[in-house]
Amino acid sequence: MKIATWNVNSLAVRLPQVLDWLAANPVDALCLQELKLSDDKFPLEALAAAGYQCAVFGQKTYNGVAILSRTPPRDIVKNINGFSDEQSRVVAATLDTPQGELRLVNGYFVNGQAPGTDKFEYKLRWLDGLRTWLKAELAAHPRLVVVGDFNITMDDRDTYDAEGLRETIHHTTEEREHLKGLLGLGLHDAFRLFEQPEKSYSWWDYREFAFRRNRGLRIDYILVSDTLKPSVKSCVIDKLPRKNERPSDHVPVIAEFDLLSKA
DNA sequence: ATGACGGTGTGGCACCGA
Repeated sequence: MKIATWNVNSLAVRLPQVLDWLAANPVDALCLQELKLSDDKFPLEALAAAGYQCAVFGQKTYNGVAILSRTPPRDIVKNINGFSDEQSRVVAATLDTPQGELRLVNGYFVNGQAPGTDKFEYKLRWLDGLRTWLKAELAAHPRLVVVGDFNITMDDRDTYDAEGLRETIHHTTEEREHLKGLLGLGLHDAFRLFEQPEKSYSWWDYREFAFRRNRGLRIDYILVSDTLKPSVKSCVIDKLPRKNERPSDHVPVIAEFDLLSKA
C-alpha cells in the first residue's frame, strides 16, 4: 500500500505531469493540494482512465484538494468538522484495503504570510480547529494518515537556513508548537521514522535557482497514527518532478505501508 | 531594503504563494 502527497500548484497546468508521475509511480492513493480549480473543471475522466477515483473539494483560483484512489473513497468529509472556513483546504476519506480500512485526511494548511498578520492568526485558529477535529477522527479511526502541505518546518533540519529564517513564517515557535500539538495526539512524521539524507526538502522557491542550490524547505508531510506506525516500511521524497518543464514548486512525498490484517 | 518566479483573473496589472 503506497500513499503519496503532492502540492501541484494548479492541476490545470500540472495534469500531464500528474498522469506521467502516476504511470511511473502507480501508488494506491495520491493526495493533491492547490488544485486552483472549481469542481466542474476537475479532470475526473482523465484520472478515471488512469485508474483513479477521486474525492474532490475544489475552489476557483486558490486552494482546492483531492484524494485520488484506486479503490472508491468513501465517507468523504470536506474541510474541518466544527471549524467554519470559506477556503477549500481539507478533504478526508476512508479507503478499503484487503487488510481493512484506513482513514486518510488531506490538507492544504494555511500559509500565514508573516507573524502578526491576520493571515497568521487565521493559520493558528485553523490549526486549533484541525487538532480538535483530528482528535475525534483518531478516536473513530485508529488507522489514520494525515498528509499534505503543512506550511510549517518541523525543526531546523527542515530548512536551508535555520539561523537566517528563525522566527519567520514557516519557522516560528508558535507554528512549530501547533504542529507538535498535532503530533501529540498520537501521530508520527513517517519521513523521520527512517534515516534520511541531510538537507532533504519538499519545496523550493521558483526564484534564484533555489532548486539547483538546494535552498528549500521540508513542509510536506505524511503523518501516521500510533496504530499504523509499525506498518510503515518507507517514506521518501521524489525530487524528480522538480526537474520537469514548468514544475510545481513542491514535489511528491511517498509512504509505503505493509498493513497488518485486522484480527 | 527590495525583488527575484509562477499561477490566476483579468486587464495592460494586482494578488498570492512560501
